[in-house]
Amino acid sequence: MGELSRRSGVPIPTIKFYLREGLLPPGVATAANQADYDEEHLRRLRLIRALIDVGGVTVAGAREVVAALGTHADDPLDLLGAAQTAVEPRHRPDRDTPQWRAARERVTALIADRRWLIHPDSPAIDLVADALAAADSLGVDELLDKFGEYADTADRIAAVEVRAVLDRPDPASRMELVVLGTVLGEALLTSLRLLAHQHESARQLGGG
Amino acid sequence: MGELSRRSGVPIPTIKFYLREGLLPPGVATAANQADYDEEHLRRLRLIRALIDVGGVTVAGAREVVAALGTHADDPLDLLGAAQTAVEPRHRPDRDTPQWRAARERVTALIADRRWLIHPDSPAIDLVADALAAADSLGVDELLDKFGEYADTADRIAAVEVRAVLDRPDPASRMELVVLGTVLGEALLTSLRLLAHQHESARQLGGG
DNA sequence: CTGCTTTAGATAGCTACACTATCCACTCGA
DNA sequence: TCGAGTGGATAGTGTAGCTATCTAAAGCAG
Repeated sequence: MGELSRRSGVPIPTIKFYLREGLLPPGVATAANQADYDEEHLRRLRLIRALIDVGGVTVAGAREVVAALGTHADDPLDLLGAAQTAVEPRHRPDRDTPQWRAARERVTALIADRRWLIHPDSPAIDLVADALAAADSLGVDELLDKFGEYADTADRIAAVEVRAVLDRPDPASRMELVVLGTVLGEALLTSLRLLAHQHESARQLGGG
Repeated sequence: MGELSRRSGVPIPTIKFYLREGLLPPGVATAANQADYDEEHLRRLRLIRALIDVGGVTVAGAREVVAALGTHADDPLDLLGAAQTAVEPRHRPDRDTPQWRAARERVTALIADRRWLIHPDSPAIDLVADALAAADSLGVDELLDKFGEYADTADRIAAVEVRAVLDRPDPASRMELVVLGTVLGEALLTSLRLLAHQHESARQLGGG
């Protein structure tokens, strides 16, 4: 365990915590107080830290993701659902208002317009509605006006990402890319968007 | 205060909490235990809830944003910095490793390649490095391979967003759009990306 | 004027989350 | 043989974001 801690940078008490929580499978016991951890444990531990630290996933969410990685060994869409559930935000607005329901209606209509193939119960629809409802309550018309631009942009990067997943030959590693693509891809895209805001502000203002 | 609570959907104890924390300016006192709250208070309260609930911003981050909205009444780039700081994730990985510093070097090189005008101390650079370092530690080469696609995508939507801000005639409302665009735009883009993953999975797999 | 409700302001408490610390009985390794 | 390390169990910590309670003072219907 000491080696696992040193190679991963994760403190021993935290590793014990992850073992207790069922995020990390136990090592192979060689004695009452001795166990072996292999490269798979190291990799799993790094995956957990990537999900939690970079992706902002909760411990409970990470547990579900690794559980899904183990069970849905061949169904990419189920795993995608698990990964998407895991990246959902912790705080959510009040959805029990007429305004929110109206926003959700608009989202489903806009999706239908674009002929996107989406499961009607997908939680991601609610997340879009959250953003539009908030924009609406503050009179920010731009988000709705530019909905098409946002959707085109999202579709563009999603197409690249799905293609990358399908290009992976090995099924097990393909499953892992579904998860990591969802989580790390989001982190990369949002942080690059912040940089692009700086660049575009400077460019469009014609300054330095 | 009762009316403010009813119209915003925020419980009275929470409003009191926001007042204590300095997120919401106090009402105009009409007596020792009486104060008036106007439409501006309602709007501010909705802004706070949008930041916290939809954008996942912390209470401390929201306080800084509203403070910046008050003080930098004319400098969009300062305000952009405040908004970007506010949307940063709460948990961050260990950045004190050679691997992370190498990832950060790669990010600055890639930015230079693209001739993006970025302040070299921008915290967003570190966020990109976080994602690339995590991808690297797990052997996910795709994120680095597709870096250009991510950057193009981010630039594309950022250009639209900056344009929308500059199109706003009134300076005060333009400042507000900087904040709301940063926060709500991120929520909209990431949730649409999740939907697009579903759509593209179905489309590229040729299924329903 | 009476009595019920509401209010501002202050203080204290709560729940969830993600660890972190301590203890114990081992056991490995020099 | 002995000190550092281990696995397992139990308990404690710190932060964040509220939530509850109390007090004195209005407000408002009858």
